Amino acid sequence: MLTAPFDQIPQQYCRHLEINKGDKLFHQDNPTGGMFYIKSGAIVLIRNTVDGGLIIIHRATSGTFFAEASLFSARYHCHAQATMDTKLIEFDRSYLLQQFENNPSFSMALAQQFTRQLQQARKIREILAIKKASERTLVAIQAGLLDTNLISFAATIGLSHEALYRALSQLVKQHKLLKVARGEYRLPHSLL
Amino acid sequence: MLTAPFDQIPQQYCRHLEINKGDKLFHQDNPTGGMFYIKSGAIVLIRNTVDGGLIIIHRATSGTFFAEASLFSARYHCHAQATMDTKLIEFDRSYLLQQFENNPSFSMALAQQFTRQLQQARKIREILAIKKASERTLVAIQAGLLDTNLISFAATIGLSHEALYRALSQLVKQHKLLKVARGEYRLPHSLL
DNA sequence: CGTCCGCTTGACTCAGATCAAACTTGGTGG
DNA sequence: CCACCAAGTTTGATCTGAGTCAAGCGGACG
Repeated sequence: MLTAPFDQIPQQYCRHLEINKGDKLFHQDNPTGGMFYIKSGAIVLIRNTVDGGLIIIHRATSGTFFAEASLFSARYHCHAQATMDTKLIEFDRSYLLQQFENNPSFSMALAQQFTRQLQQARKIREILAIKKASERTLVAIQAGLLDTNLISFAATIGLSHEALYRALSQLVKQHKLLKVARGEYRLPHSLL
Repeated sequence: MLTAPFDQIPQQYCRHLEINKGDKLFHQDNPTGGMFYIKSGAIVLIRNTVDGGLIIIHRATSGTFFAEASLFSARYHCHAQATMDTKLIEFDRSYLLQQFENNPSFSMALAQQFTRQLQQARKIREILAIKKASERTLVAIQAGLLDTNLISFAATIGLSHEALYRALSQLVKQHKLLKVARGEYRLPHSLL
């Protein structure tokens, strides 16, 4: 559910969209449109790296905003792709900017969103600095980053998927992780 | 220089501080105070990692704000330490929150600061995902992250300092980087 | 003049990337 | 209902490159 004050935005400033798994929402260098809110599903923000690979710089999940940079900059600085069927709302940029003028609680709520995302980004930076694959994996899971398939989780935490699988089975062997099913893991209660 | 609208904050809501190189400004889990602006010098935000090391999660330089989370959360989530003699201004939290109510251009400017920092954090996440030390080093330099001694630069980009030195000399050998002096490097014009 | 800190290079080790291959599952279409 | 295919999962073997330990150098500063 959209929380206040975002739930009070008039319909004419919102576009409700549905996109399918694998669809791109926008590309790097596209002119920016509005800011997005995810009703259900998930969107990854991706950038091309110099070494020809792809890096997931953010995974926006149900109940969160993304593309906040579009408020202030003219072009997207990454690609956005749905990792599952996704329903979202696009809020008009000009309307949002106007809200900054007139609606203090709106500004504050949005600013708070931004600081939260900033903290999350720094948390991930901290995780990426952990050298040992199994430790990095465990901390990342504790941080709630594992909510998708293992391959993109591996990309999120900067490991090859093989290294991730090995890290996972090692953690299971050390009883630091529970294997629920094929490709599904969960933290034991002692580590929750 | 402080830019509008921050230069108009009344003196009674600002504390002017001077701290020396190596001094800590605050510690992780300390109750949060105000938000800081750096007049001159530099502050690194540091967290302890699970593997016993330290990671620099942000380097705030002259002309920027930091500790933005303190606006909305009760405790600092990292340490802040001066890497050189530093002059800063601490803005009263309650005053800033009050500005959100009354001063739209202030809210917007601050929100824009936040989105910029967010983009920078994601840029660094992208850099940390680069596997090859020399490539990571080059991209980090291009991103303007090298403005301090090499040891803390190494910590910033998640390399051991030895690996960084080797990466640097390799880049120099490939003419992708110029060695100006002992421990001082610069991009060639072709890569600026 | 000695000490400390940052810089630099060498040798060795090992963890994770890479390549390769098998297997499991779910879905699609004949 | 079965054959087939694609995507994800898993394990094995090899190799590369970054971490680590160690040692020497240079400059700054008291």
